[in-house]
Amino acid sequence: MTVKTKTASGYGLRVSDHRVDESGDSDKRSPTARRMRADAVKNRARILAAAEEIFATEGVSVPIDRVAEKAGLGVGTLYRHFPTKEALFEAIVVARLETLLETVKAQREATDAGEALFSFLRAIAGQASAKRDLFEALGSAGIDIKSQCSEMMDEMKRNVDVLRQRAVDAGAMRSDVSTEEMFGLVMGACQASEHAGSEAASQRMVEIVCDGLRSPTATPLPGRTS
Amino acid sequence: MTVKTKTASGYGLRVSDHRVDESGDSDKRSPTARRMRADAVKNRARILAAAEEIFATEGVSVPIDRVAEKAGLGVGTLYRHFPTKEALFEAIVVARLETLLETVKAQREATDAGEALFSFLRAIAGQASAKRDLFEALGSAGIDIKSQCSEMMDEMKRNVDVLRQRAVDAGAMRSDVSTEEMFGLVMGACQASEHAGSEAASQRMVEIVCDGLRSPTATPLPGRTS
DNA sequence: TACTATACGGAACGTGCGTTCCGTTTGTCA
DNA sequence: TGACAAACGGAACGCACGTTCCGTATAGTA
Repeated sequence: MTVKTKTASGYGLRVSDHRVDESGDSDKRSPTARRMRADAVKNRARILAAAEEIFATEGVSVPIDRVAEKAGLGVGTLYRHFPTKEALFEAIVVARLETLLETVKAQREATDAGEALFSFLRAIAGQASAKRDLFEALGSAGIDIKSQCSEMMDEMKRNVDVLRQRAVDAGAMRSDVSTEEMFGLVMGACQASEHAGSEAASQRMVEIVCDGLRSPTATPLPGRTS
Repeated sequence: MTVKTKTASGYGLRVSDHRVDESGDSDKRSPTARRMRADAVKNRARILAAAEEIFATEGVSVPIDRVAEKAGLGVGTLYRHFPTKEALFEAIVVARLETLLETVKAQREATDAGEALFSFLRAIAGQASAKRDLFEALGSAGIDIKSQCSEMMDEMKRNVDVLRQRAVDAGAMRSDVSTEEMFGLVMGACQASEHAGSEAASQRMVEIVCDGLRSPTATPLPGRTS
Protein backbone atom coordinates (compact mmCIF):
# COMPACT_ATOMS: atom_id res chain seq x y z
CA MET A 1 0.00 0.00 0.00
CA THR A 2 2.89 2.24 0.74
CA VAL A 3 1.63 5.63 1.50
CA LYS A 4 3.47 8.01 -0.79
CA THR A 5 5.85 9.41 1.75
CA LYS A 6 9.05 7.46 1.93
CA THR A 7 9.26 8.17 5.60
CA ALA A 8 6.46 5.80 6.42
CA SER A 9 8.36 2.72 5.39
CA GLY A 10 10.44 0.73 7.76
CA TYR A 11 9.70 2.46 10.99
CA GLY A 12 8.56 -0.63 12.78
CA LEU A 13 4.98 -0.81 13.89
CA ARG A 14 4.25 0.11 17.42
CA VAL A 15 3.34 -2.75 19.70
CA SER A 16 1.26 -0.78 22.14
CA ASP A 17 -2.21 -1.33 23.45
CA HIS A 18 -4.57 -1.41 20.53
CA ARG A 19 -7.31 -3.52 21.89
CA VAL A 20 -9.56 -1.72 19.50
CA ASP A 21 -9.48 -3.27 16.09
CA GLU A 22 -9.76 -6.83 17.18
CA SER A 23 -11.44 -8.08 14.07
CA GLY A 24 -14.32 -6.45 12.38
CA ASP A 25 -15.57 -2.94 12.75
CA SER A 26 -16.85 -0.50 15.23
CA ASP A 27 -18.40 -2.34 18.09
CA LYS A 28 -18.43 -6.09 18.16
CA ARG A 29 -15.66 -7.58 20.28
CA SER A 30 -14.68 -10.85 21.83
CA PRO A 31 -16.29 -11.46 25.24
CA THR A 32 -12.97 -11.36 27.06
CA ALA A 33 -12.03 -7.84 26.03
CA ARG A 34 -13.49 -4.93 27.94
CA ARG A 35 -16.14 -2.75 26.40
CA MET A 36 -14.93 0.39 24.65
CA ARG A 37 -15.75 3.61 26.35
CA ALA A 38 -18.55 5.57 24.72
CA ASP A 39 -16.41 8.55 23.80
CA ALA A 40 -13.84 6.26 22.25
CA VAL A 41 -16.46 4.70 20.02
CA LYS A 42 -17.67 8.08 18.91
CA ASN A 43 -14.17 9.36 18.28
CA ARG A 44 -13.19 6.33 16.28
CA ALA A 45 -16.12 6.98 14.03
CA ARG A 46 -15.18 10.62 13.71
CA ILE A 47 -11.67 9.71 12.71
CA LEU A 48 -12.88 7.35 10.04
CA ALA A 49 -15.27 9.92 8.67
CA ALA A 50 -12.67 12.65 8.59
CA ALA A 51 -10.05 10.42 7.05
CA GLU A 52 -12.43 9.20 4.42
CA GLU A 53 -13.26 12.69 3.30
CA ILE A 54 -9.74 14.05 3.43
CA PHE A 55 -8.06 11.10 1.77
CA ALA A 56 -10.72 11.17 -0.91
CA THR A 57 -10.25 14.79 -1.77
CA GLU A 58 -6.57 15.30 -1.16
CA GLY A 59 -5.03 11.88 -1.59
CA VAL A 60 -3.15 9.70 0.84
CA SER A 61 -0.26 12.06 1.17
CA VAL A 62 -2.00 14.59 3.39
CA PRO A 63 -0.30 14.97 6.74
CA ILE A 64 -2.05 13.00 9.40
CA ASP A 65 -2.44 16.09 11.54
CA ARG A 66 -4.92 17.36 9.01
CA VAL A 67 -7.06 14.33 9.57
CA ALA A 68 -6.86 14.74 13.33
CA GLU A 69 -7.73 18.39 13.01
CA LYS A 70 -10.68 17.70 10.78
CA ALA A 71 -11.90 15.14 13.29
CA GLY A 72 -11.48 17.70 16.05
CA LEU A 73 -9.09 15.45 17.96
CA GLY A 74 -5.43 15.33 18.86
CA VAL A 75 -2.99 13.18 16.94
CA GLY A 76 -2.40 11.08 20.00
CA THR A 77 -6.00 10.03 20.00
CA LEU A 78 -5.85 9.14 16.37
CA TYR A 79 -2.85 6.91 16.98
CA ARG A 80 -4.62 5.28 19.88
CA HIS A 81 -7.20 4.02 17.42
CA PHE A 82 -4.99 3.26 14.46
CA PRO A 83 -1.39 2.27 15.07
CA THR A 84 -0.22 3.72 11.82
CA LYS A 85 -1.28 6.06 9.08
CA GLU A 86 -1.28 3.12 6.79
CA ALA A 87 -3.58 1.18 9.10
CA LEU A 88 -6.08 4.01 8.98
CA PHE A 89 -5.92 4.14 5.23
CA GLU A 90 -6.32 0.44 5.03
CA ALA A 91 -9.42 0.52 7.18
CA ILE A 92 -11.02 2.85 4.71
CA VAL A 93 -9.97 1.05 1.60
CA VAL A 94 -11.11 -2.26 3.01
CA ALA A 95 -14.58 -0.86 3.49
CA ARG A 96 -14.69 0.25 -0.13
CA LEU A 97 -13.37 -3.04 -1.35
CA GLU A 98 -16.04 -4.87 0.60
CA THR A 99 -18.70 -2.96 -1.24
CA LEU A 100 -17.12 -3.75 -4.55
CA LEU A 101 -16.73 -7.37 -3.64
CA GLU A 102 -20.44 -7.61 -3.04
CA THR A 103 -21.04 -6.01 -6.38
CA VAL A 104 -18.88 -8.51 -8.21
CA LYS A 105 -20.54 -11.40 -6.56
CA ALA A 106 -23.94 -10.05 -7.45
CA GLN A 107 -22.89 -9.76 -11.07
CA ARG A 108 -22.05 -13.42 -11.22
CA GLU A 109 -25.77 -14.09 -11.31
CA ALA A 110 -26.31 -11.89 -14.34
CA THR A 111 -27.21 -13.53 -17.62
CA ASP A 112 -25.59 -11.09 -20.00
CA ALA A 113 -21.90 -11.81 -19.50
CA GLY A 114 -20.73 -8.67 -21.23
CA GLU A 115 -23.03 -6.38 -19.33
CA ALA A 116 -22.08 -8.09 -16.08
CA LEU A 117 -18.46 -7.23 -16.56
CA PHE A 118 -18.93 -3.75 -17.86
CA SER A 119 -21.39 -2.72 -15.24
CA PHE A 120 -18.92 -3.88 -12.65
CA LEU A 121 -16.25 -1.73 -14.21
CA ARG A 122 -18.64 1.18 -13.97
CA ALA A 123 -19.15 0.36 -10.32
CA ILE A 124 -15.43 0.51 -9.70
CA ALA A 125 -15.31 3.87 -11.34
CA GLY A 126 -18.19 5.00 -9.20
CA GLN A 127 -16.29 4.05 -6.07
CA ALA A 128 -13.05 5.51 -7.28
CA SER A 129 -13.99 8.69 -9.07
CA ALA A 130 -13.01 11.72 -7.10
CA LYS A 131 -11.54 9.42 -4.52
CA ARG A 132 -7.87 9.94 -5.00
CA ASP A 133 -7.11 7.57 -2.21
CA LEU A 134 -8.72 4.60 -3.87
CA PHE A 135 -7.15 4.88 -7.21
CA GLU A 136 -3.84 5.77 -5.75
CA ALA A 137 -4.12 2.45 -3.99
CA LEU A 138 -5.54 0.41 -6.83
CA GLY A 139 -3.94 2.26 -9.66
CA SER A 140 -0.59 1.25 -8.37
CA ALA A 141 -1.74 -2.22 -9.25
CA GLY A 142 -1.89 -3.55 -5.74
CA ILE A 143 1.74 -4.45 -6.14
CA ASP A 144 2.40 -3.61 -2.57
CA ILE A 145 -0.97 -3.72 -0.98
CA LYS A 146 -0.64 -5.49 2.30
CA SER A 147 -2.42 -7.71 4.75
CA GLN A 148 -6.20 -7.52 4.73
CA CYS A 149 -6.21 -5.54 1.55
CA SER A 150 -4.09 -7.97 -0.31
CA GLU A 151 -6.36 -10.86 0.55
CA MET A 152 -9.38 -8.89 -0.50
CA MET A 153 -7.72 -7.83 -3.69
CA ASP A 154 -6.91 -11.41 -4.46
CA GLU A 155 -10.45 -12.47 -3.87
CA MET A 156 -11.67 -9.63 -5.98
CA LYS A 157 -9.35 -10.48 -8.81
CA ARG A 158 -10.47 -14.07 -8.77
CA ASN A 159 -14.08 -13.04 -8.93
CA VAL A 160 -13.55 -10.46 -11.61
CA ASP A 161 -11.57 -12.90 -13.62
CA VAL A 162 -14.60 -15.13 -13.74
CA LEU A 163 -16.66 -12.29 -15.12
CA ARG A 164 -13.96 -11.45 -17.60
CA GLN A 165 -13.58 -14.99 -18.82
CA ARG A 166 -17.31 -15.30 -19.33
CA ALA A 167 -17.40 -12.07 -21.24
CA VAL A 168 -14.58 -13.27 -23.44
CA ASP A 169 -16.28 -16.57 -24.04
CA ALA A 170 -19.44 -14.77 -24.96
CA GLY A 171 -17.51 -12.72 -27.47
CA ALA A 172 -18.37 -9.55 -25.63
CA MET A 173 -14.79 -8.70 -24.87
CA ARG A 174 -11.41 -9.03 -26.49
CA SER A 175 -9.35 -11.87 -25.15
CA ASP A 176 -5.93 -10.30 -24.98
CA VAL A 177 -6.37 -8.13 -21.93
CA SER A 178 -5.67 -9.34 -18.43
CA THR A 179 -7.73 -8.51 -15.39
CA GLU A 180 -4.94 -6.41 -13.98
CA GLU A 181 -4.69 -4.45 -17.17
CA MET A 182 -8.41 -3.88 -17.11
CA PHE A 183 -8.16 -2.48 -13.60
CA GLY A 184 -5.36 -0.27 -14.68
CA LEU A 185 -7.31 1.12 -17.57
CA VAL A 186 -10.32 1.88 -15.44
CA MET A 187 -8.19 3.58 -12.81
CA GLY A 188 -6.52 5.55 -15.54
CA ALA A 189 -9.89 6.62 -16.77
CA CYS A 190 -10.83 7.81 -13.30
CA GLN A 191 -7.66 9.77 -13.04
CA ALA A 192 -8.28 11.23 -16.45
CA SER A 193 -11.61 12.54 -15.30
CA GLU A 194 -10.38 13.87 -12.02
CA HIS A 195 -9.73 17.32 -13.35
CA ALA A 196 -13.13 17.53 -14.91
CA GLY A 197 -14.44 16.85 -11.46
CA SER A 198 -17.88 15.60 -12.31
CA GLU A 199 -18.87 12.04 -11.67
CA ALA A 200 -20.42 12.10 -15.12
CA ALA A 201 -17.03 12.69 -16.68
CA SER A 202 -15.57 9.63 -15.08
CA GLN A 203 -18.45 7.51 -16.26
CA ARG A 204 -17.88 8.79 -19.76
CA MET A 205 -14.20 7.94 -19.55
CA VAL A 206 -14.98 4.44 -18.36
CA GLU A 207 -17.44 4.04 -21.16
CA ILE A 208 -14.64 4.75 -23.59
CA VAL A 209 -12.48 2.13 -22.01
CA CYS A 210 -15.35 -0.34 -22.14
CA ASP A 211 -15.84 0.38 -25.81
CA GLY A 212 -12.19 -0.33 -26.32
CA LEU A 213 -12.47 -3.58 -24.45
CA ARG A 214 -15.32 -4.92 -26.51
CA SER A 215 -13.53 -6.64 -29.30
CA PRO A 216 -14.71 -4.77 -32.35
CA THR A 217 -13.49 -7.40 -34.73
CA ALA A 218 -14.25 -10.63 -32.96
CA THR A 219 -17.64 -11.97 -33.73
CA PRO A 220 -19.60 -13.84 -31.08
CA LEU A 221 -18.88 -17.52 -31.15
CA PRO A 222 -21.66 -19.46 -32.82
CA GLY A 223 -23.85 -21.44 -30.48
CA ARG A 224 -23.79 -18.93 -27.67
CA THR A 225 -26.54 -16.45 -27.14
CA SER A 226 -25.67 -13.94 -24.44
CA MET B 1 4.95 20.34 -11.88
CA THR B 2 5.17 19.93 -8.17
CA VAL B 3 7.52 17.17 -7.40
CA LYS B 4 5.63 14.82 -5.11
CA THR B 5 7.33 15.77 -1.89
CA LYS B 6 5.52 18.51 -0.06
CA THR B 7 8.79 19.88 1.14
CA ALA B 8 9.71 21.16 -2.26
CA SER B 9 7.00 23.77 -2.37
CA GLY B 10 7.52 27.24 -1.17
CA TYR B 11 11.18 27.19 -0.47
CA GLY B 12 11.97 30.09 -2.67
CA LEU B 13 14.29 29.49 -5.55
CA ARG B 14 17.89 30.29 -5.00
CA VAL B 15 19.19 33.32 -6.77
CA SER B 16 22.80 32.33 -6.90
CA ASP B 17 25.19 32.18 -9.79
CA HIS B 18 23.65 29.95 -12.40
CA ARG B 19 25.15 31.30 -15.47
CA VAL B 20 24.64 27.93 -16.92
CA ASP B 21 21.16 27.48 -18.24
CA GLU B 22 20.93 30.72 -20.06
CA SER B 23 18.51 29.60 -22.66
CA GLY B 24 18.71 26.40 -24.56
CA ASP B 25 20.75 23.32 -23.83
CA SER B 26 24.24 22.14 -23.20
CA ASP B 27 26.63 24.45 -24.90
CA LYS B 28 25.39 27.46 -26.73
CA ARG B 29 25.64 30.63 -24.73
CA SER B 30 25.41 34.33 -25.24
CA PRO B 31 28.71 35.89 -26.33
CA THR B 32 29.03 37.96 -23.17
CA ALA B 33 29.07 35.03 -20.74
CA ARG B 34 32.28 33.17 -20.14
CA ARG B 35 32.82 29.72 -21.58
CA MET B 36 31.97 26.78 -19.30
CA ARG B 37 34.87 24.75 -18.07
CA ALA B 38 35.24 21.43 -19.79
CA ASP B 39 34.61 19.36 -16.69
CA ALA B 40 31.50 21.35 -15.96
CA VAL B 41 30.11 20.61 -19.39
CA LYS B 42 30.78 16.93 -18.95
CA ASN B 43 29.30 16.84 -15.50
CA ARG B 44 26.17 18.64 -16.57
CA ALA B 45 25.65 15.97 -19.17
CA ARG B 46 26.25 13.25 -16.62
CA ILE B 47 23.68 14.72 -14.32
CA LEU B 48 21.09 14.88 -17.05
CA ALA B 49 21.75 11.31 -18.07
CA ALA B 50 21.60 10.01 -14.53
CA ALA B 51 18.47 11.97 -13.73
CA GLU B 52 16.75 10.83 -16.87
CA GLU B 53 17.31 7.21 -16.04
CA ILE B 54 16.50 7.43 -12.38
CA PHE B 55 13.39 9.56 -12.75
CA ALA B 56 12.21 7.26 -15.49
CA THR B 57 12.52 4.10 -13.48
CA GLU B 58 11.75 5.30 -9.98
CA GLY B 59 9.59 8.33 -10.47
CA VAL B 60 10.16 11.93 -9.49
CA SER B 61 10.10 11.25 -5.81
CA VAL B 62 13.56 9.71 -5.57
CA PRO B 63 15.83 11.67 -3.30
CA ILE B 64 18.13 13.92 -5.22
CA ASP B 65 21.15 12.35 -3.59
CA ARG B 66 20.42 9.23 -5.55
CA VAL B 67 20.74 11.16 -8.77
CA ALA B 68 24.00 12.71 -7.66
CA GLU B 69 25.31 9.34 -6.64
CA LYS B 70 24.36 7.77 -9.93
CA ALA B 71 26.12 10.58 -11.72
CA GLY B 72 29.16 10.03 -9.54
CA LEU B 73 29.04 13.59 -8.26
CA GLY B 74 28.31 15.42 -5.05
CA VAL B 75 24.97 17.10 -4.42
CA GLY B 76 26.63 20.46 -4.35
CA THR B 77 27.72 20.02 -7.92
CA LEU B 78 24.27 19.03 -8.95
CA TYR B 79 22.83 22.16 -7.39
CA ARG B 80 25.43 24.23 -9.13
CA HIS B 81 23.97 23.11 -12.43
CA PHE B 82 20.31 23.09 -11.54
CA PRO B 83 19.05 25.45 -8.88
CA THR B 84 16.32 23.13 -7.81
CA LYS B 85 15.20 19.54 -8.08
CA GLU B 86 12.25 20.80 -9.97
CA ALA B 87 14.45 22.62 -12.43
CA LEU B 88 16.32 19.44 -13.16
CA PHE B 89 13.12 17.55 -13.70
CA GLU B 90 11.83 20.28 -15.91
CA ALA B 91 14.91 20.16 -18.07
CA ILE B 92 14.23 16.53 -18.76
CA VAL B 93 10.54 16.82 -19.35
CA VAL B 94 11.05 19.75 -21.68
CA ALA B 95 13.31 17.65 -23.85
CA ARG B 96 10.66 14.95 -24.09
CA LEU B 97 7.97 17.45 -24.84
CA GLU B 98 10.05 18.92 -27.62
CA THR B 99 10.22 15.57 -29.30
CA LEU B 100 6.51 15.12 -28.99
CA LEU B 101 5.87 18.59 -30.27
CA GLU B 102 7.76 17.80 -33.42
CA THR B 103 5.74 14.66 -33.80
CA VAL B 104 2.45 16.51 -33.56
CA LYS B 105 3.51 19.04 -36.06
CA ALA B 106 4.58 16.36 -38.45
CA GLN B 107 1.22 14.71 -38.13
CA ARG B 108 -0.54 17.84 -39.26
CA GLU B 109 0.64 17.01 -42.75
CA ALA B 110 -0.95 13.58 -42.73
CA THR B 111 -3.91 12.93 -44.94
CA ASP B 112 -5.74 10.39 -42.84
CA ALA B 113 -7.06 12.49 -39.96
CA GLY B 114 -7.89 9.53 -37.78
CA GLU B 115 -4.54 7.86 -38.22
CA ALA B 116 -2.77 11.14 -37.63
CA LEU B 117 -4.33 11.49 -34.23
CA PHE B 118 -4.03 7.90 -33.17
CA SER B 119 -0.47 7.52 -34.21
CA PHE B 120 0.34 10.59 -32.19
CA LEU B 121 -1.31 9.05 -29.17
CA ARG B 122 0.88 6.02 -29.72
CA ALA B 123 3.89 8.28 -29.83
CA ILE B 124 2.96 9.78 -26.50
CA ALA B 125 2.69 6.33 -25.06
CA GLY B 126 6.07 5.48 -26.51
CA GLN B 127 7.60 8.45 -24.75
CA ALA B 128 5.79 7.80 -21.52
CA SER B 129 5.77 4.07 -21.12
CA ALA B 130 8.07 2.95 -18.38
CA LYS B 131 8.86 6.57 -17.77
CA ARG B 132 7.18 7.21 -14.50
CA ASP B 133 8.42 10.72 -14.47
CA LEU B 134 6.64 11.74 -17.62
CA PHE B 135 3.26 10.44 -16.81
CA GLU B 136 3.48 11.58 -13.29
CA ALA B 137 3.95 14.97 -14.82
CA LEU B 138 1.39 14.73 -17.59
CA GLY B 139 -1.01 12.39 -15.90
CA SER B 140 -1.58 14.90 -13.21
CA ALA B 141 -3.06 16.93 -15.98
CA GLY B 142 -0.47 19.62 -16.09
CA ILE B 143 -2.61 21.47 -13.63
CA ASP B 144 0.44 22.82 -11.96
CA ILE B 145 3.10 22.54 -14.58
CA LYS B 146 5.14 25.66 -14.54
CA SER B 147 7.18 27.99 -16.67
CA GLN B 148 8.70 26.50 -19.79
CA CYS B 149 6.72 23.36 -19.44
CA SER B 150 3.43 25.10 -19.19
CA GLU B 151 4.04 27.03 -22.38
CA MET B 152 5.06 23.90 -24.20
CA MET B 153 2.07 22.06 -22.89
CA ASP B 154 -0.17 24.83 -24.11
CA GLU B 155 1.38 24.73 -27.51
CA MET B 156 1.07 20.99 -27.55
CA LYS B 157 -2.56 21.11 -26.58
CA ARG B 158 -3.33 23.60 -29.28
CA ASN B 159 -1.66 21.42 -31.87
CA VAL B 160 -3.23 18.23 -30.67
CA ASP B 161 -6.58 19.87 -30.59
CA VAL B 162 -6.26 20.54 -34.29
CA LEU B 163 -5.61 16.88 -34.90
CA ARG B 164 -8.50 15.94 -32.69
CA GLN B 165 -10.92 18.27 -34.36
CA ARG B 166 -9.97 16.96 -37.77
CA ALA B 167 -10.40 13.40 -36.62
CA VAL B 168 -13.82 14.26 -35.25
CA ASP B 169 -14.80 15.99 -38.46
CA ALA B 170 -13.67 12.99 -40.42
CA GLY B 171 -15.87 10.80 -38.29
CA ALA B 172 -12.87 8.88 -37.07
CA MET B 173 -13.36 9.83 -33.48
CA ARG B 174 -16.21 10.47 -31.09
CA SER B 175 -16.89 14.10 -30.49
CA ASP B 176 -17.57 14.11 -26.79
CA VAL B 177 -14.04 13.77 -25.50
CA SER B 178 -11.78 16.71 -24.80
CA THR B 179 -8.10 16.84 -25.54
CA GLU B 180 -7.28 16.82 -21.83
CA GLU B 181 -9.41 13.77 -21.32
CA MET B 182 -7.65 12.06 -24.18
CA PHE B 183 -4.30 12.77 -22.59
CA GLY B 184 -5.57 11.44 -19.34
CA LEU B 185 -6.76 8.23 -20.88
CA VAL B 186 -3.47 7.63 -22.64
CA MET B 187 -1.50 8.31 -19.48
CA GLY B 188 -3.79 5.98 -17.62
CA ALA B 189 -3.12 3.35 -20.21
CA CYS B 190 0.61 3.78 -19.73
CA GLN B 191 0.25 3.45 -16.03
CA ALA B 192 -1.89 0.39 -16.49
CA SER B 193 0.86 -1.25 -18.47
CA GLU B 194 3.61 -0.27 -16.11
CA HIS B 195 3.42 -3.48 -14.13
CA ALA B 196 3.55 -5.57 -17.22
CA GLY B 197 6.74 -3.76 -17.96
CA SER B 198 6.98 -4.40 -21.64
CA GLU B 199 6.68 -1.59 -24.12
CA ALA B 200 4.42 -3.88 -26.10
CA ALA B 201 1.93 -3.95 -23.25
CA SER B 202 1.65 -0.22 -23.20
CA GLN B 203 1.07 -0.11 -26.93
CA ARG B 204 -1.68 -2.65 -26.52
CA MET B 205 -3.27 -0.58 -23.77
CA VAL B 206 -3.18 2.51 -25.91
CA GLU B 207 -4.71 0.60 -28.74
CA ILE B 208 -7.63 -0.20 -26.50
CA VAL B 209 -8.07 3.42 -25.65
CA CYS B 210 -7.90 4.32 -29.32
CA ASP B 211 -10.56 1.76 -30.10
CA GLY B 212 -12.70 3.33 -27.45
CA LEU B 213 -12.14 6.76 -28.92
CA ARG B 214 -13.22 5.85 -32.41
CA SER B 215 -16.88 6.50 -32.28
CA PRO B 216 -18.37 3.11 -32.94
CA THR B 217 -21.81 4.46 -33.69
CA ALA B 218 -21.15 7.65 -35.57
CA THR B 219 -20.93 7.20 -39.29
CA PRO B 220 -18.55 9.31 -41.33
CA LEU B 221 -20.17 12.46 -42.60
CA PRO B 222 -21.13 12.19 -46.23
CA GLY B 223 -18.94 14.11 -48.59
CA ARG B 224 -15.72 13.52 -46.76
CA THR B 225 -13.28 10.85 -47.71
CA SER B 226 -10.44 10.52 -45.22
C1' DT C 1 54.96 26.50 -13.09
C1' DA C 2 52.25 29.62 -10.60
C1' DC C 3 47.93 32.00 -10.20
C1' DT C 4 43.04 32.40 -10.04
C1' DA C 5 38.35 31.96 -11.37
C1' DT C 6 35.54 28.11 -11.66
C1' DA C 7 33.85 23.94 -10.10
C1' DC C 8 33.57 20.25 -6.83
C1' DG C 9 32.26 17.51 -2.46
C1' DG C 10 29.89 16.62 1.26
C1' DA C 11 28.91 18.10 6.00
C1' DA C 12 25.41 20.79 7.96
C1' DC C 13 20.89 23.12 8.18
C1' DG C 14 15.79 23.59 8.18
C1' DT C 15 11.42 21.78 7.43
C1' DG C 16 7.63 18.56 7.15
C1' DC C 17 5.74 14.68 8.87
C1' DG C 18 5.05 10.09 11.09
C1' DT C 19 5.17 8.48 15.59
C1' DT C 20 5.80 8.38 20.69
C1' DC C 21 5.48 9.91 25.44
C1' DC C 22 3.40 11.42 29.31
C1' DG C 23 0.70 14.59 32.11
C1' DT C 24 -4.30 15.66 32.20
C1' DT C 25 -9.20 14.74 31.58
C1' DT C 26 -13.24 11.92 31.65
C1' DG C 27 -16.44 7.91 31.41
C1' DT C 28 -17.75 4.11 34.21
C1' DC C 29 -18.79 1.56 38.12
C1' DA C 30 -19.66 0.86 42.96
C1' DT D 1 -19.64 10.99 44.80
C1' DG D 2 -15.07 9.08 44.79
C1' DA D 3 -11.66 6.14 42.65
C1' DC D 4 -9.45 4.36 38.74
C1' DA D 5 -8.76 2.60 34.31
C1' DA D 6 -9.38 4.32 29.78
C1' DA D 7 -8.92 7.88 26.69
C1' DC D 8 -7.32 12.34 25.35
C1' DG D 9 -4.12 16.28 23.73
C1' DG D 10 -0.35 17.98 22.03
C1' DA D 11 4.58 18.84 22.83
C1' DA D 12 8.62 16.46 21.59
C1' DC D 13 11.42 13.12 18.94
C1' DG D 14 13.73 11.29 14.95
C1' DC D 15 14.23 10.75 10.24
C1' DA D 16 14.27 11.79 5.29
C1' DC D 17 15.11 15.00 2.06
C1' DG D 18 15.72 19.57 -0.31
C1' DT D 19 18.96 23.07 -0.10
C1' DT D 20 23.05 25.85 1.38
C1' DC D 21 27.75 26.80 2.78
C1' DC D 22 32.36 26.76 2.52
C1' DG D 23 36.88 24.59 2.39
C1' DT D 24 39.33 22.09 -1.25
C1' DA D 25 40.62 20.68 -6.01
C1' DT D 26 41.43 21.78 -10.71
C1' DA D 27 40.98 23.62 -15.68
C1' DG D 28 42.56 27.42 -18.06
C1' DT D 29 46.00 30.76 -18.83
C1' DA D 30 50.26 33.48 -19.00
